[in-house]
Amino acid sequence: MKSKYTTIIDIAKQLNISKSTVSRALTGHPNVKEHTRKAVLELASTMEYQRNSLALGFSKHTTHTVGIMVPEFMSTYFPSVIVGVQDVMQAAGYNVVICQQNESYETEVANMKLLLSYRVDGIIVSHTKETRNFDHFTLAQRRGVPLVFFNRVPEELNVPNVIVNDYEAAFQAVEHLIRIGRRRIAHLAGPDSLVNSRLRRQGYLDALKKHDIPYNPDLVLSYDLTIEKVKIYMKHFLDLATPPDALFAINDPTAIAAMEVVKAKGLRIPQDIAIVGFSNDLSAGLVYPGLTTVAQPTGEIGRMAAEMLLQELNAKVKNDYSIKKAPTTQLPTKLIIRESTVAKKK
Amino acid sequence: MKSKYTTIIDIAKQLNISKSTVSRALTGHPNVKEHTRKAVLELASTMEYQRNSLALGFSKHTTHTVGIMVPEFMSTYFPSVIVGVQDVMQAAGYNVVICQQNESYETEVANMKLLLSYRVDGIIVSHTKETRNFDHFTLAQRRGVPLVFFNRVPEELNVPNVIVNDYEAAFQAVEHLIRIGRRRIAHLAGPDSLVNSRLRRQGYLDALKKHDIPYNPDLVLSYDLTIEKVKIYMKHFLDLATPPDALFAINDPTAIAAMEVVKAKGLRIPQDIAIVGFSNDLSAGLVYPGLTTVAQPTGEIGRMAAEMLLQELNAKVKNDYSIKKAPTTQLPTKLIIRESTVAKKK
DNA sequence: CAAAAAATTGGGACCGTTCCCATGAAAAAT
DNA sequence: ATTTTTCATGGGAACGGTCCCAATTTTTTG
Repeated sequence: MKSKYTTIIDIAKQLNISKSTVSRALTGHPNVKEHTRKAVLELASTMEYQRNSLALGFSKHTTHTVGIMVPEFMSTYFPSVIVGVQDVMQAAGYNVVICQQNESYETEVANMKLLLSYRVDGIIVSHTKETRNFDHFTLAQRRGVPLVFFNRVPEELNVPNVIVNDYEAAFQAVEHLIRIGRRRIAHLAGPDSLVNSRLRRQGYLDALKKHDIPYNPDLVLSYDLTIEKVKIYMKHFLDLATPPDALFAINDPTAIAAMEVVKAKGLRIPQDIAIVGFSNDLSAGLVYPGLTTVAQPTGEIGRMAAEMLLQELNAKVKNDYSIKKAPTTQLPTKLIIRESTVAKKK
Repeated sequence: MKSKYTTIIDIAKQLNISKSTVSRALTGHPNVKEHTRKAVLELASTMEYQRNSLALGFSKHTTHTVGIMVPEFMSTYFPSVIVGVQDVMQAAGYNVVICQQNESYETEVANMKLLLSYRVDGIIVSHTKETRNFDHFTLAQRRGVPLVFFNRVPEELNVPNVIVNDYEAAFQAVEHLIRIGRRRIAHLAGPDSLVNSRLRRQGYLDALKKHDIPYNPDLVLSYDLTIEKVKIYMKHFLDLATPPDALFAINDPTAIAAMEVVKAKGLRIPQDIAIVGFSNDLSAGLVYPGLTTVAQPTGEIGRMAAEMLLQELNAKVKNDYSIKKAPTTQLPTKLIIRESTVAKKK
């Protein structure tokens, strides 16, 4: 089957010169007569020549394309990280291909194979909540494809990554709840498979300890981030003999779903129960009452991850993280206080 | 530079057979001895063979990959369409590459060239609000790459598309406002470059006409969808000598931004001003008061667009839309009534 | 003006895969 | 046993670009 695309050979034939010369003219090689170059560029334009990146990447073993894999994109967190990545990567002359896992481990493996089969030069990753096996990541590394992780970084792997101080941020969030007088603070935690979920829980525990509040296991539940379940867990909390007077939720969608349950039960936020989320999703500022949450610099996370990937790509000598420690960038968070923890003064 | 990837030639050498046989074994060609096939598959697995899609697509002129181009993805509309597209496409054995334009025409053109240079088999598109020139789309068609549009469909092009009845949906939304007794209904419209924006405005106008409400030009403003501007326009509406008692906004982010302005001014929703949005963004149900809005079947839109693209890809004879009418699929909308138009009964 | 240097161009290998065609081997039919 | 058919394999072209090397032309230099 003959392709409808114009090739450099078509151009060469028309101008009665060799394809080598056409290639040189198009790529800006210095050794081409100005007159020849002009003729080539003109014809290429009228014939709507469109370089074949497949042929190019195939022959050069480099595609100037990077992938970004995110577990989901229904909250604003990952989309805005992606925008940051695109900013930096496009400025550096790279294309960015986005893959979305729907929180499925199988899709993650499939997407990784897809990106590798298209020979991307590097990949930025945040893994799914299901991911417990990391072979697909080490495979990429063995292939010489650098990875940079963000947000969800596997402890098992020594890889460059961009994170926030989840422990500290959680600690401060819970301390804020304690400062406004809450003592029975519940925590809807994420699955233990996620490092940041474990860190946030630890921050919660240590904040309690610092303020001499005994840890009450009844008030901590880990769940799998499928939002529908929040209803069950939240009802359970509210039906306790002495229900909590505050909730620290693993993320904003969880916090918002919890708010719905609280409001449906006729309780007041924050008077009866104060609520804190995590990540400052766009909707956190829109719900009623406004949700107190830990803001993450999402755009900056994306830009930093991209910068780190560029560093890997431009390294004259490939960094070998089996022998040296991989770099980490930690970015600051900020507690955004809204009405879900502090009643508005009228 | 030698690549780190295993090739079929490596496998062939190891097994002392020809690369043709290896290829046949890997692709499942019938004419391979069971014993040989087993040996090849085993070695391929231990050597972590990863087919080179670049070489394949390059040589076969088909990549089994489709692109999807969306103008932005900070609202939940486009992400959930994308999920629908991925569902269908992955089931059909296609890969999906996502491009995001940030509402920039230049990025759109660049992304189109990127997808074409990677020789995707087809593209699903919703264009940016800036797009007024459609050459990059006709270029794809000339190259034999089928396009399917959704949501934002250029009138100038005869292309397969998936839409909702924007006119009718807007008509019903405005009629709903009239039914609850509103007469001074303002409309924050989108830019005229978008067909659906024009259709929604027409629906607004015709609903007024049907109910003998004279059209008041002071109450209609077109804007460019940069959310910060809503503040200006909304203030303008509220400062009119006789301010509107209802607002029909082009989309949910606009409506929600408008609600902020109304609330900041101390007015009550819906008592002083009722508000309706469009698309049923996730946040529409979260804001206070809940936003009445027109729900679109986003997942289904994505799935239908994918189905239509598959139809194009599988057509034995390529459809030539310069001579015949392109198919349209119209999906139903549903007006979701929340507290922003009807006060909750206590 | 001849020789050397520089600029421009052409030729062809290479990248990894598929697929067509030819060849050889085994199985089936006479 | 010989011919025919089927099955299994190998060889090599093709895809579109880049790049190295050689050949040719132009320019510079002594």
